[in-house]
Amino acid sequence: MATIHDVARAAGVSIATVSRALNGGSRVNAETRRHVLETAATLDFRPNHAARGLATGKLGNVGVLLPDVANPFFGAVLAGITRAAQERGFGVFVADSREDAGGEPELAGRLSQQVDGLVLVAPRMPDDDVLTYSERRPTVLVNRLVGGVDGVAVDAAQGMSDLLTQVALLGHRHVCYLDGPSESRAGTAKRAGLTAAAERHGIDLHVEQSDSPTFAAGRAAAQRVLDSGCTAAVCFDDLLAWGVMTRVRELGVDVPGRLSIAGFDDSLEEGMVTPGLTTVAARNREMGTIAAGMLERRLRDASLSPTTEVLRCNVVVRGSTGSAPA
Amino acid sequence: MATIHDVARAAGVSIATVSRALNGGSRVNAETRRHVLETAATLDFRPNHAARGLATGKLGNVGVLLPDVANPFFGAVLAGITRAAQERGFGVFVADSREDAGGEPELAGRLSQQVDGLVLVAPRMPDDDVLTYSERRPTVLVNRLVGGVDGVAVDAAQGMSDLLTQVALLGHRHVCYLDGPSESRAGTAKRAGLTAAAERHGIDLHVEQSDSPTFAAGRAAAQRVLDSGCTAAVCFDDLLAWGVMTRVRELGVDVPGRLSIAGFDDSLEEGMVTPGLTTVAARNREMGTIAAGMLERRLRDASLSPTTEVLRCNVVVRGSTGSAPA
DNA sequence: GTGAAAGCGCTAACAT
DNA sequence: ATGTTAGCGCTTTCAC
Repeated sequence: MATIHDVARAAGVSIATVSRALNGGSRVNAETRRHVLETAATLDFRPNHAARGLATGKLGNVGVLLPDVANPFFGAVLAGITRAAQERGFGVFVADSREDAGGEPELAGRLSQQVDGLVLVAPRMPDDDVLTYSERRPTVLVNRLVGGVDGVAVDAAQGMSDLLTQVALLGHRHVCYLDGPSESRAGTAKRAGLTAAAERHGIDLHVEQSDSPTFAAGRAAAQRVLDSGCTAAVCFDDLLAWGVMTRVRELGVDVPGRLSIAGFDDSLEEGMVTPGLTTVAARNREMGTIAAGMLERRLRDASLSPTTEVLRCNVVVRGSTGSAPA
Repeated sequence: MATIHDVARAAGVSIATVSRALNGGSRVNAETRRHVLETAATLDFRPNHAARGLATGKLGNVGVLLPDVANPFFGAVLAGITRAAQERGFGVFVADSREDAGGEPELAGRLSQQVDGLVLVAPRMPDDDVLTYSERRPTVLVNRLVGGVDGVAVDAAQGMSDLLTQVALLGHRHVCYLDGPSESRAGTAKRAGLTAAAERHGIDLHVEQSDSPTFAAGRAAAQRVLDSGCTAAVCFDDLLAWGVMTRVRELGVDVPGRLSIAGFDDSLEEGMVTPGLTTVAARNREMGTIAAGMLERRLRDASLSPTTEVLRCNVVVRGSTGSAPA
């Protein structure tokens, strides 16, 4: 692979001139510059990123730490980050903690060696660790907020609150909330939003726990939801709701006639399930895009005061919710 | 951030000794080494990856180029790669081409600056380009094979062939194949397997095109599938099959009574759709894992002759296929 | 077994 | 406008 020296020799100039021509182009004769660029092109020269990083202290890369790339939720966030970063000329490093918060410190440490900044999508990481990393490198948090650190999150409390308001308007008085993993920060916000709204509307909110936010877990919890005697079930996420809905219908329960069901995320396309699932649109990809933008701003100006963005999320009403049975 | 110099000073040795202690540990007094390691730990020293890369010519990173991180299919592949690479101590660089083959050269070029090897998940990239990149950097291909380049792929032809055999055993004589995007290499293999099996079993195979492998496209194509007069429909992937199934059932068509439907990938969990979708299990994550392993082997020994691995895939029979109507 | 010193490819003063 | 040179943090001969 050609180096800057090869180009310099071939073009008959010094490496400094090559460097200038390649970069801004300031303080170089236009003609010289043209010539250098041309030579570089014919030699198929590509600046060595590592070397440039060493010299400038800027790697031109951002790192993303997340629990599971294969999970569509995180996949969408990653897509948002990656595309936005690429457009701004940044490379993207990804580390997958396999949903194991214990491995995160190690991964984050290795990541930070190669990047200028970090995007943390780590719902289960302790706040202290978040602070530690954010001191080492410019950091932005996704779907969670910690004081003093840049972050973007969906307002899950507001989303759930609005959702429950909808449900209340339909006349439901006994609502079951099927929660996700208890350590998740998102779960806390969702519960808070629901509790507040339940109080406001005089709703009796019954909480059931599920160990993981999956379709299978939803199926498994369906009977418990029915047994609660509630007329509506709100679930931690769409997969869980999907599972509940599938199972209760198998049991001959009319949805929404006898049980209304709602989820969170809006990850199911129109028509994928019948009736369509009422849910809250979570804007994952957008969070990724915004996070990348925030990180870039911070990298350009470290003195910025911490920014935080909370995205409103909208309730999407479909056929799985209806009036409470008389 | 502590550098090797800081550690050397703190430990009272030279940077050379620190370097030796940190790496193999050969030619260092055991006691000295212990001491150095300890000081390094207390200083929270992390070797600068870029600097090490410059000095050794090895970056310790692999690059992954794929069309869309948010697509569950590629997400699974990426998860496989990432986890395997991480375990081997490699960092993972990802580039997302947004399903735009035109942008791939640029991305691949930038990628290759920072990585020791490349994993290409690029179904639409021309063979010539694949060869170009593979000459620049050790490369392994996922879900596609090009002569002389390492690669791992699912035997889509075999999978589809087995699937069609199943369908033939159920008595179907007129089968419609709903294809995916025409440029996809995977599509070619699938078609080949189907055509061969159709001939073997004396089946009349009718091909319909769909522009994208999505749920919505499946719905849109449903009417055409019905109009073909076939008693069974095999689809390019599960999403497409799901779309077709949903739509035809809305139209009052009995599945599998009047129309049997099958997909490819096995991306839907048991119970997610009713009836369960007959499909072919595609082993995406496994491809990723294998790809990472191949790449590491190649990086260790460039003289290896090109390796290729083709994974058999199994038909998963569920309720969406049944005997042909009399 | 350990240290001194020469780079790896590049940028950024500083000269000219 | 261009060339010279000193590093960036690390590995790796080569002496000692």
